[in-house]
Order: sequence, then C-alpha cells, then structure tokens
Amino acid sequence: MTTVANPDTGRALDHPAREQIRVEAVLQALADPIRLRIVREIADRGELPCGVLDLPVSKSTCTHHYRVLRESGVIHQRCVGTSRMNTLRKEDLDALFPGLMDGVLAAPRD
Amino acid sequence: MTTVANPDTGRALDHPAREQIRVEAVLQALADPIRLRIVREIADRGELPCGVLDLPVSKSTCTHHYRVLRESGVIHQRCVGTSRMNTLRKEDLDALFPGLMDGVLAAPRD
DNA sequence: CGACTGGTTCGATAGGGATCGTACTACCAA
DNA sequence: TTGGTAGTACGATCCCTATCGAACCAGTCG
Repeated sequence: MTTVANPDTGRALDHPAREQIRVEAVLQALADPIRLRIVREIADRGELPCGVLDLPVSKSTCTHHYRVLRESGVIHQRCVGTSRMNTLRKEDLDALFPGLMDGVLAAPRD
Repeated sequence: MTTVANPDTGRALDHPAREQIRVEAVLQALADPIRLRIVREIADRGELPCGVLDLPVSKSTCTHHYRVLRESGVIHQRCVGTSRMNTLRKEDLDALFPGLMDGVLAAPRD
C-alpha cells in the first residue's frame, strides 16, 4: 500500500540562519561551474531533487556540491522520502545582498 | 625637476574585453576575503594605487590578488609613474551582471 | 649618478577543495 | 522480506591557489 509518508521527514540538516550567511561563502559556493549550474536549474525549474540533473560528476561529488550550497546558505534542502528537495533561498539572499542573485542569474550562460 | 610624466604610461596590461568576462571568474575573484576587501575599498574611495591599503599579506601576494582581480575583469589597472592605479569596472560588470556588484557591496561587512 | 619607492617575477611550500570509489543508510515497492 | 533507488559518509588522491622571500625592474628625487 502507498502509505502516506510523513510530509516532512526533515531531519533539520543544519542550515545557516539568515544572519549567519556570509557573502564570501555565497560567492565561493557560486564560483564553481557545477554548483552554478545547479543553482541556475533550481532557479529556472523550482524545487528539485538532487538526482534529476545529470551532472558530469559522481554521486558523492554531487552530494558534496549540494552540501556546500546548503552550508553557505544558497539553497535549502528538505528530506522527502528517499529524496532531498532543493530550493533557492532567494528571499534570504535578496534581503542580504539585494541584486546579487539576479545579477548572477542574468549572466550569459556561455 | 618635476618632469611631467607621460600621463598614461599604460602598458596595456591585458584586460579582458567586456564580452570576455565570465561570471564564474568574477565570483571566484570576489570570493577571497582579501580581494573582497580591495574591491570594497576601491568602491568606497575611488581610484587607488595598490600600496595604500595595508593588507595582512606580503607585497608579492598583493600583486597576485590585483592580477586575479584584473584578469577576471573586476578591476582596471593603469600605470602611473611607478604606481598602478586601480578602478572598478563597474560599468562593464553592471552591464553584464546587473545587480551583482551592488549586492556584494551592500553585504554586511562583519 | 645613486638611492629609494612601488610593484613584478620567480620559485617553493602548504593547505584546501574537487574528485572518485566503496561501503553504508533510509525509504519505498513488490 | 527482498530488492531497488536516492542519497550520505569516509578515505584517498590530485590539483589549484594563497602565501612567502628574494631578486629584480622602472620611475622619481636628491
């Protein structure tokens, strides 16, 4: 039977609070091409599980990149079943660094 | 005597053209704390020679950081006498990544 | 000319981080 | 319960880069 799973199996997954987000960490996170691609996809397509993007790296490297994005405050991750759903923390980022994400997302994509 | 030096002893110092500026390189350049500090100072105080900021690094490291900023397209350097004057390439950056620099510069500075 | 100042160049070093594979956990479905 | 799927954890490797000191170069000032 399709048991209705706990709608938020979220195990808190330490995210920085808005006040704890540092611009250097955000820039560092966004500077990697793979991570920038992840961010662009989430920005374009909304909430996404880790696996849907086929990135040219291994699963463990992928996990690493999502962690960097989460710990720097760029994305939020919540557990849903066996997946992790990722969203941009756009509100927080816009409040702290108004224009930054828009500028990054407006950049020509090769 | 105070010979009037060539007002622009600029030896071209390869800068990327606007179209060549890549957002990953800019983010990478801005992600370093020392370089971010340099950028903030130039943004606040206008054109600056390399030496006026007393940074907690050696002269050669300083040169390295200015080169990274120049080659990524964040700053422009021109030679004046024995100095190099640095300016933000704000027009180019705003055109390519509208809001990015404003967001970075608006970030709380610790 | 000779000294000084601002900055570069060159090698060397150390630390960080991007990467991988393997082993593991958690949830879901049959 | 058994298997499959989504992702994590860990240890190892390798490269990139921030750093330094020493030598050097180019203007400027006396």
